[in-house]
Amino acid sequence: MAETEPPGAPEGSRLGPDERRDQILACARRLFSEHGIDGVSNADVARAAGVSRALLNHYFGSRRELYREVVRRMMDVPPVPVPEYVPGASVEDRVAQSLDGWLELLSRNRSIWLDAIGIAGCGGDEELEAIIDQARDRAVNRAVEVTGLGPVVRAHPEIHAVLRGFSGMAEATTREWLRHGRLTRKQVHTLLEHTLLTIIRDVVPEVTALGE
Amino acid sequence: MAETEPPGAPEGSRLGPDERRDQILACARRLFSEHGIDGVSNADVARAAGVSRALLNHYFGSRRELYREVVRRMMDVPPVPVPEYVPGASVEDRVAQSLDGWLELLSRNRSIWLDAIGIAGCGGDEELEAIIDQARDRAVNRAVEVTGLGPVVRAHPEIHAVLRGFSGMAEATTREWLRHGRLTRKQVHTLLEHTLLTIIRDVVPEVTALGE
DNA sequence: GAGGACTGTTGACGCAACGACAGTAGTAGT
DNA sequence: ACTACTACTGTCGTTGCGTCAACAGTCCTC
Repeated sequence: MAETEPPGAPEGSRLGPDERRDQILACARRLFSEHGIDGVSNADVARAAGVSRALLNHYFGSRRELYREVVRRMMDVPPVPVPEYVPGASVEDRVAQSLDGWLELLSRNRSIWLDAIGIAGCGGDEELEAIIDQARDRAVNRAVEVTGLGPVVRAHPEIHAVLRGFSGMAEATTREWLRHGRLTRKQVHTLLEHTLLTIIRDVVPEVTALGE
Repeated sequence: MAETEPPGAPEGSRLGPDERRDQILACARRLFSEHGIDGVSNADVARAAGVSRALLNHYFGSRRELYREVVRRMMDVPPVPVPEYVPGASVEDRVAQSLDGWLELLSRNRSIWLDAIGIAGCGGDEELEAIIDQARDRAVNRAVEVTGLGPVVRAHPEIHAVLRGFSGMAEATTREWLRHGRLTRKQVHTLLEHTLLTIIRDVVPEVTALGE
């Protein structure tokens, strides 16, 4: 990274703390997802933001903390796939519908999603892992509500772990779809739908029985 | 990392290239899985191996290449869960049995496996990702043979992608089991078995039909 | 409008770590 | 014993991170 940077940001002015933070984070995020965490130095981020390198440390303390903050923000974006609970609907309908909504959301925010699950793993940081885990948990909790598994999960926390396993499949599958193009959206839907229904119908009773 | 290292290796002697390589890789791997990639410097590895820092560059060229090599070796270890194809057995039996063998293998090599799927993601490296992808593919191919999906997969490559999705679930689930202890082995077995059978029975026909 | 407090911002220093290269020392062949 | 070979090291230059004292806008007060 030594490219001469066109001043991607309206530089020069003296900004308030929040705006400066946001602007730096935006630049950092762009660069990180373009070149990967190790392909970008603090100097690169600073240059892109039209700011001195020291300011990054002023705002974020350390490089790792800057990175964590980028990931944190990235994990916050998904604006919830609209649970939209319809009382009369069958489990099948609810699953199919919310899956569809989720896939729609992903295809719209393709690059954000790919960045999120791509960048996520890199780090080997305890705290970073916690951030990602929390985000995953939020996603799982959403799925729990949509599928009406709420009471079961509260009584049997193992089910939460089972669903985290499912989310591992969801991530891997959408990567195949959006990143490598080795699956179509319809195929992803089919796989996830069948799997999730099997989990609800067959796995949950058996696993909770085992947990006794 | 600045701990005074007890000479973990029989240092002093002049070794042949292969032995030295192996020894360095062993030390690197140990340190990497103990402290994470970023928690270990080349100097640390060199010290642990009783060798000068420059020798690492001599053997591996760069730090990244050393890391890649560590991961590469790590991915090679799993000594194949013994497919052991029994002609008369039903799909259910074969799946259950090979899953069991696989879980047994994992529980035996708990730390190796956790290192592998833990270290794997960290890096953001193009070539590194290829290494991991290849390893995953080998695992998937093994599963394909065991379950007798060989012909289908050769005719419909999408199924390969579907199974990569499944392997995403397998990784996430075993992490819940071995790392966090939030699932028991039996529960993991149940989840993966049901899911894999559903994939074979319901998903494969539908996905191949979609692919036409 | 002048002076002072506050804080966003920077330049420069110290330090750690990586990669390269020339040079040293141990080993095998004759 | 001499030579060719190569495993191995000392050291240099570069890059990159974090800190600190100083600079410069902005707001408040008189």
